Amino acid sequence: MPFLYNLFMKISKNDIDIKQTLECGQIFRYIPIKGGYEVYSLDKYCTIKECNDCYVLESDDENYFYNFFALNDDYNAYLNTLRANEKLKNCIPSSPTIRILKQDPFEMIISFIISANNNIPRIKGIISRLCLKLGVNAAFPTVNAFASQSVDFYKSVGLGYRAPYILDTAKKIASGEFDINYVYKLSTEDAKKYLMTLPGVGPKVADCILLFGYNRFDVFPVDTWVKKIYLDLFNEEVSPIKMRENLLREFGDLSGIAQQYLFNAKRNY
DNA sequence: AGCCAGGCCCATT
DNA sequence: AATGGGCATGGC
Repeated sequence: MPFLYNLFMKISKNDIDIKQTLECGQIFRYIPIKGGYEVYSLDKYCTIKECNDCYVLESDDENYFYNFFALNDDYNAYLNTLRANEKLKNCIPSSPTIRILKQDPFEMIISFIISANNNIPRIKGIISRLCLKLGVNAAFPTVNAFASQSVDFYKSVGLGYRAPYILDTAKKIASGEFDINYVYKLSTEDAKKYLMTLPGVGPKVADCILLFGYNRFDVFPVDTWVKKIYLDLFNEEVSPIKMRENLLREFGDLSGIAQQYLFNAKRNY
């Protein structure tokens, strides 16, 4: 067991609420521990614990997690803009609480294919088993590790009818037929269409991948929770497609952030 | 026991 | 373009 010099970093509680940021459904690889959380991303790991007026972040790659938690971004500016919106004013706090994490695109593609018509505790369990069985030191598995499995393997970890989606998507990426980096070059609209060529990726999952994996805020994932929220906000019954159009028009380039605050407010009542 | 979950695919219209 | 049924699994 090599000895590691633990580095640590203090983060102000005014800049982020770790509990809300981790528990709002954008990440599935975190574990509550005494006084904080363990957080995993790709092959990296940190602990983040609460102290009196701050959090203490410990990792062997603290710079990765400083960026991961989006602490370089000016969320006060985002919140000021959103706070001016009538429909949001009750959901926007006085200082940044939730931040959109900067996660890995491939990890998001796999994770949100799994998320479809599924519940969060079970999603976390499936992803955890995949990391334990396919990942090096329980890291998030590589594309090739995913692509070299069988449908039956994926069924054995609980993926059900999503098993072929995961395998076929991994194969498309591993073969180069789908280029994860090409997404960066596309407009959000074109990127969404491109992502939807992957098996198991529909409109909602594509929006989540763009929001959490590519940091595109001009998306609005419409899921079962948003469908409940929408009626409260607009007081009209429309199709999910119309919902997304209207929500994007309402919240513009900050839709993804608005969605996350709304999602969080609704789930916590 | 039965409903539901951060929906997608596919067949019909 | 838009709708509707079917779907594996297990948390609650």
